[in-house]
Amino acid sequence: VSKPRSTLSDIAGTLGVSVAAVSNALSGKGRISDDLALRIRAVARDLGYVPSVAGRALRTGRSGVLGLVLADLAHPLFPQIARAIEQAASERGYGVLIGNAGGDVRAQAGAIARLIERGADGVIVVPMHGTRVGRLGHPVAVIDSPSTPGNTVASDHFDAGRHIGRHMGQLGHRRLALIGAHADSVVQNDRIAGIRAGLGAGARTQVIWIAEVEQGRGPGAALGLADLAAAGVTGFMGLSDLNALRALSELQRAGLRVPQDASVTGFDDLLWSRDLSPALTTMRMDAAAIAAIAVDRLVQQIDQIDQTADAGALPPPGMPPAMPHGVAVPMRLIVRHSSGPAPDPAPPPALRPDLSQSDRTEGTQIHA
Amino acid sequence: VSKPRSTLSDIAGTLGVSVAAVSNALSGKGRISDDLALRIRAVARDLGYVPSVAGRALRTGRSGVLGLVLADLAHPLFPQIARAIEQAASERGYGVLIGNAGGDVRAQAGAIARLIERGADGVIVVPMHGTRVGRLGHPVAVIDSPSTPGNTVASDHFDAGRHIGRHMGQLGHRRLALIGAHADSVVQNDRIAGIRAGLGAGARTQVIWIAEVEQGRGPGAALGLADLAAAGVTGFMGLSDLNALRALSELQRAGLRVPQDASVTGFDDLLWSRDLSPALTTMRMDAAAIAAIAVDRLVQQIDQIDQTADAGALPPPGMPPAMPHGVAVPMRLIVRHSSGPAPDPAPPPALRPDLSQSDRTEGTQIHA
DNA sequence: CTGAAAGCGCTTACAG
DNA sequence: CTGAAAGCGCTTACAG
Repeated sequence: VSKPRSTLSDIAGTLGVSVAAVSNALSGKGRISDDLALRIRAVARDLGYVPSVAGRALRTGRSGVLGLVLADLAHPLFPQIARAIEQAASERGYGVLIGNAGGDVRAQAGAIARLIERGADGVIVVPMHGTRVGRLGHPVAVIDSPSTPGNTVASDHFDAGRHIGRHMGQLGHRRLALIGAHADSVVQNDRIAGIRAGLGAGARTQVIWIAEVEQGRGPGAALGLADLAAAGVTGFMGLSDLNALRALSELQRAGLRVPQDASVTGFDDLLWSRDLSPALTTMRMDAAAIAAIAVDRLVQQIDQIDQTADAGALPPPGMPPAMPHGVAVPMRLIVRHSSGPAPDPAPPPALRPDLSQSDRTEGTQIHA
Repeated sequence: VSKPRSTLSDIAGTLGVSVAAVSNALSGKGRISDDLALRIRAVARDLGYVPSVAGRALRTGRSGVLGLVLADLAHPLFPQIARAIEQAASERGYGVLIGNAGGDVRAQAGAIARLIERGADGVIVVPMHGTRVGRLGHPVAVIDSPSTPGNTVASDHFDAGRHIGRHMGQLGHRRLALIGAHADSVVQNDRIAGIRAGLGAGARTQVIWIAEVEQGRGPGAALGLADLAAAGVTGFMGLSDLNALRALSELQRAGLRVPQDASVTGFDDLLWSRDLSPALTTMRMDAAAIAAIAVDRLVQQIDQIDQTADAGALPPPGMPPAMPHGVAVPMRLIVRHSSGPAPDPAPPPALRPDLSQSDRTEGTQIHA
């Protein structure tokens, strides 16, 4: 059985002071003598005082809770993202309420609305497949979708592609297959463009979309990777670890040795990537940085609402309205055993363009 | 910019009635004429009225929010569980606040306490490795841990082991390796016992704990499965899909064909299990049933608190206190291509005990 | 520097 | 059947 929580007036009562004094002492806002503040805080500690979120929320109009909406809770990156968001939010004093759009793009708006109705001060959305998140009249931050102009945070997928592409190029691979899920994935197409830039001019790539193969030959159909290997392809680059897993599995099943006969790489560093044999070379997102940026922007929007409300809904004169732009956060290359030298390394081309400087950077670059 | 939400007194004002009448009409609790109730509800709809959770929470002492604490948000089953919990909770009018213990067993209690302080009416805990969740003085439900006597819901891991063991036995496997993570995992040991029961008397099994192999030979060390296959083992049963993936990968890397040379099975039906080549035979948890039971029990406890509070903290005379016992929910066998007939099927033993009736059932059995 | 008071939106006895 | 009132715990002008 739980003992009832103590309140401000409990503290005020034991000290014979007003609740206003207690509130001020605990929040450090109103003017109060150091002596009294100290005594109040001591009593609060003794009584195990915990502020009532309900009372505070009713009075301030803010719940101290952020919503987290995912198009599908079964998304493989969800654990990484949820953990980072929870961490970033709790560091800023916010709780995280989860919502699920059940994989349905149309249900996404409903999920956001439900969280707002539940009292969330703002919502972080991780949409799938570049769904747009329209203006909602509420603070929103979007993760990993380049579709919304403002308040978007994403991994820099082009840059990530370039890094792992360069890695494969340096290992000597000149003929490569890029294996992705859907041709309409913005993320995967960004990665493809980056990979090609990283490989440089001497390499030939071809793209295999699993959805298209399966549409023709049924779910679980072979992607024909062994044939490609026989025809001289030495690098198999999954556009996510899921796709890399499928490639690795199919190649090994066909009797090819990885990395001696062919190299395999992925993206995202999913939980099991290191458990594969050989362990998978991949790119890891900086979930902590992305979450911190998303939460900061959300909190900033929330605080701004209060200010504009105070200022009579008018923006300060002469000051342009906050127009945040998208942020791209670099991913990190994780080299593991699945990528080795190319079986038949071709000589490096005489002239290789230096791509170490960014040649396609939209928005701010964050460097770890 | 968001327009301010309408309140009960807005509705009362437009109709010229009292807020009490509006509250009663909307909740359907107090006596009110059908005519007035209808008019009130119509106005509420027109004004887009959404009750204020803060106001309600402050008045009732209940937030309408449940906490979900996971020992580690990176747990591979987290997506399945979180989705099911969110679904079950929202069907019952509750939101879900997430907490993370960061993989630290000691941080678990802290995470629970933080959610309670944030106002959660109760907490669902998914502990790792059979952590105990002590009495907290707050409603708690525990998922997938048999350690707490009451309010525990888990998959029936023994029963699940028996099912997949029987499957392998029927395919003709007589020598099998069971591959697990840690020797101290209650879940995995339950599965082992079930597998042995399902295989019957004619089979020989040996257990390989990955943690022990790696302690001796370093992380990512080979488990020596190819040697076992050469020595006559035909069935490789991972005690989770993660372990099965490792086994499959190692066997294929060594040149064995699955399922022609050896069969591989797992547990948990993780997201990518069907993407393996061959797709993985495994057992799937009934996350929806488990979540529904856990949430129902939690809500029951929450409601009980209110009742005992009303009744002066005394249990109704003559009625024993609610003493719930653990519930075991069956898992479902998913047969995919990775399990085939044994390479050299031994003749079935003359006498095989019928295990179709449960011989080890603690707690209630739920049948789908 | 400190106190008394109002009010956020709701629900629930209590009168009429 | 309906209304007036109290109060959940908090913060914030406003007086003193």
